[in-house]
Amino acid sequence: MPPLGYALLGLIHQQPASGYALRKVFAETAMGSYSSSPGAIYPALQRLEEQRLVSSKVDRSRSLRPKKIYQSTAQGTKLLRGWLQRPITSEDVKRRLDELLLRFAFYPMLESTLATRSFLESFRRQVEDYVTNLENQLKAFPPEAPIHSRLALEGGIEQYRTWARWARNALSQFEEDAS
Amino acid sequence: MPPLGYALLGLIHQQPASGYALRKVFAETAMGSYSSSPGAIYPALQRLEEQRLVSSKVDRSRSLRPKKIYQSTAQGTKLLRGWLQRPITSEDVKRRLDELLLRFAFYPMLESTLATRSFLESFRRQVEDYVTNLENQLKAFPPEAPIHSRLALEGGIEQYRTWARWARNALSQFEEDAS
DNA sequence: TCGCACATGTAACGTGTTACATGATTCA
DNA sequence: TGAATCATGTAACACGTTACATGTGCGA
Repeated sequence: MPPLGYALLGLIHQQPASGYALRKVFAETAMGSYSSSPGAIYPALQRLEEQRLVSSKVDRSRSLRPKKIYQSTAQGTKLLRGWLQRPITSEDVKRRLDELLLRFAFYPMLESTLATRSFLESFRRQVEDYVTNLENQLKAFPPEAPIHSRLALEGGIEQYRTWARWARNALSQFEEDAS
Repeated sequence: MPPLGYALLGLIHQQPASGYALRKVFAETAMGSYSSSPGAIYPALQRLEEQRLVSSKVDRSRSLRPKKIYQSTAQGTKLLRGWLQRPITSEDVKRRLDELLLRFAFYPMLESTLATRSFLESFRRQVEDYVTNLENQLKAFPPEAPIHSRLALEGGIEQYRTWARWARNALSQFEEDAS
């Protein structure tokens, strides 16, 4: 399943919705890293339905303009849970950070503070490892290298440091108040 | 041209290289957001060559193991320059930040501090606008919304703030020492 | 009645992914 | 001699992009 599939599945699980409503979410909110084009959304929804991960019913309550409302099935919910709890790999951190954040945003459905904490701890560890990796690359930079590449790399490092900080802060909000 | 094409073109312009060498760059450095798989690289290089953006010659210096070395053509260089100087759109900032940083890393070929400064100023402005946009989304969050979504959004905002800070800092390094 | 927002779709196309395939060179 | 690295490619497949297509409902 491509990321868009999970994004749709997650949103539909939160609340049944039409293709048009889902398009608006991608077009108007911070979830804009996923495509809102009809050529992406409608075929993706059809695939989800073929795989029985969602079901649809046509709504004609408002006049005869048909509107297909999707809701997630037991199978879809199960798949979503599995996706949320996948181990976080270094590849995820390197190339799919946005997908990790999408996963995190859907974590409430697991209703488990423990699961959230595991995610954030693993995320923080992987991000910190990658920061170390990038710092070594920076050290290995020849002094005559163009300053632009160096700056770009430094910017990347700052981003990951910011994510690590974010994870530590988020973690503190899910800490058990163990006395 | 897809981003991978520009990434290859930019690297080849910096220094003639073989497909294998380019794959290693993507596999081993912070440019890892681009695919290093042979099924992506080799067809992409063939396309660049068909379009006369690069030329290749076979190197047999080390034994008879053939090695195709690519170098950029005048046409390729021209296309690259055009790409580097494209106006930065809000869509770039929203969905293609990594491509913007790739562009910045190739800016030395323009040999113009002015061009670098324009890029960074435009970048900073667009990023700051987007931060404002995201902050408004955060304000519009209903209080009963799950804390996870809120945290994910806050993390995104922090990222963009970090980029704005980065741009301001980078800019200071390219400031004219006007007296 | 004009245009905009609502609402869903299809078709052609290009590209990345995954898996497969081949062979030379170097070093233990 | 066997494994790892160097080195280049192809084929099937799935997916997103872009452009096109169609029609309703509502407010100015």
